[in-house]
Amino acid sequence: MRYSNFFIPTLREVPAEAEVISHKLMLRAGMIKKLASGVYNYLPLGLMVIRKVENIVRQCMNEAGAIEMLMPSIQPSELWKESGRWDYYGKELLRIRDRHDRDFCYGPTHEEVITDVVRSYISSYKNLPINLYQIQTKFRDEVRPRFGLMRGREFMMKDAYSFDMDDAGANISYEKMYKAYCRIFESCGLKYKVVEADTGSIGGSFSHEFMVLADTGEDFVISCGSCDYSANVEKAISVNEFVKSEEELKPAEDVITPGVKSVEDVAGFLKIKPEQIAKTMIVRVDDRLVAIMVRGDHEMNEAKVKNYFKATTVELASYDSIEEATGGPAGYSGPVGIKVPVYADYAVASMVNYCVGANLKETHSININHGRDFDFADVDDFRNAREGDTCHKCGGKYMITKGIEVGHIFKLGTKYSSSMNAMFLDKEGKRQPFIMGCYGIGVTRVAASAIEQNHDENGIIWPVQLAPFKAVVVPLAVKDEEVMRHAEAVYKRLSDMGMEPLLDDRDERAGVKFTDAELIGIPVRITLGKKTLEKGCAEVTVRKTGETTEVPLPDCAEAVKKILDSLL
RNA sequence: CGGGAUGUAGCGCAGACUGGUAGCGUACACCCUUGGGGUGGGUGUGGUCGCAGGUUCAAAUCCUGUCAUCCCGACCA
Repeated sequence: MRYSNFFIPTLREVPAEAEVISHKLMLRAGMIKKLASGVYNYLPLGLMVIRKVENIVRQCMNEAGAIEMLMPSIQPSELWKESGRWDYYGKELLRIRDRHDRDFCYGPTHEEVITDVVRSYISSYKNLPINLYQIQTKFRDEVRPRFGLMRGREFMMKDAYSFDMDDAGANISYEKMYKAYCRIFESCGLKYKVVEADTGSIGGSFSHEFMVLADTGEDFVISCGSCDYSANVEKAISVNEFVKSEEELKPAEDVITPGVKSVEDVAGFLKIKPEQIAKTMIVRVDDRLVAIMVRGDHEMNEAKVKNYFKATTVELASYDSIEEATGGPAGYSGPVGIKVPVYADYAVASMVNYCVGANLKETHSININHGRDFDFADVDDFRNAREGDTCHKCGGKYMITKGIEVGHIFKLGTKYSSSMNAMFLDKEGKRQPFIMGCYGIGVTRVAASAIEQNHDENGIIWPVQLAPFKAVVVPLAVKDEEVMRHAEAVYKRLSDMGMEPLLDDRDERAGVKFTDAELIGIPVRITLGKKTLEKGCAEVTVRKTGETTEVPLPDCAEAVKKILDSLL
């Protein structure tokens, strides 16, 4: 590709809208342009990178036996009503209406559609298993889109769906995808980690997330320093590692705490540690209220609460509900004398003489003890795991790192096949629902996360596998015929060798060309200037290291190839 | 949805408090200059000041409403 025939509108200044590095660099490198909040144009360079990701995904999926198809982005409401998600999915589902007043949505995911396809055509175990996938544009009306392609509303996703006749088969399908995903992220040249995940509202029995490790990640990954356990914060198991103190029980008393609500404030006001306070949160679990207690310095984990109660929704109660449950205002809730059952995290169960809200305005109670002042309905794991916690598998210590969720695989079971009556006949001639799995990869997010993981102050440093061009040929004097003749020759050789070169034939100063080449992140640069040409050489510069070597012209292409291979 | 902020040329910003009909940098076009890290100089093009009302002789500026965007939080297959 010749730069002068292409379209890479690089920006010298960063548009004010960008916050994270991948967003800034994608805008500056002329890869994307925002059209609306969370909705982007993919400019030529951006599209090239997305295609690279797509192709890697496609190849690995095909190798794993999945079959590509394409489903519509617009879906009729009927299917969603069948699965029950039309009411359940919420505002994230962008609903639209056609001229006949029929309800549709812009697909955020395609479980319903694929289930409809499969139930129409597959009615025998003889046609199973099958795994169908697509690479499609999705739309999720996120509450707060941000970070460019990292959390857009419209984005590209590869989604695959497997259908099996029994549980054992479904596990094999899942395993195949697990392995395919590992190959995909390795092939993209990314550092990633697989973690156990909560299945969330998509339902199902087990699930793994594929996280690209980067400091700007929005998700926290818990992993053990001693064994191979890793999980996201929602899922990571916190063991009961607390020993109850032998301390003598003191008489309870109330303390006036004017304007003091948060744990931090209470701790400061009473001159105690947050660990001596127990937070009491009133939570709405489906349509009833319960109280959940966690230690002052811990965080309640809603996913764990949800799973404990086998509930479909869990949310913090409204102020009205809190008053109803406790008789006191929000911010001063405590476990003593309230109308709802009290569930405690393990850590709370080991506490003695602790501080809680008194269910009275501006009042806390100290030296409270369960068993004497109130009773737990039950004790379990209700909090987020933290760095330094004991690993439930091996007794090692948890570490916490940040990651970007780029892939998620679920074993769905029969959630959709049952609700949508997708059945086949088994060997005995009995009707059975398909056992399903679903497997997603955020294609556009992979591109963004590659930048988060690979950049420096001058711009992007593409992993070779994702680079839109693998090498850029930079003649410094395009008006000099001699220089251009050599540049063209090198360009052609690289091109013939399949190295997807870019020829910067613009009549620009050296600085401009160098800056742009670095910004858009081409792995190798071949510079041709008069001085080095006199020696019959070109300069070959590695983007990642900045290392430059003079190479005789005839050896140029080989040298580039060697460097590219070494970067893989 | 709660809190905070911003909307002025493609991009980055000033002007607003104190009303008088819009400016700087960059980008873009042309001329000269320079030619291995965004060269220097000059001449230009480009703006319904987000939108709609209102106050006023006069509104980018004051008032009301509205829309959009961003940040923090809540939420999130």
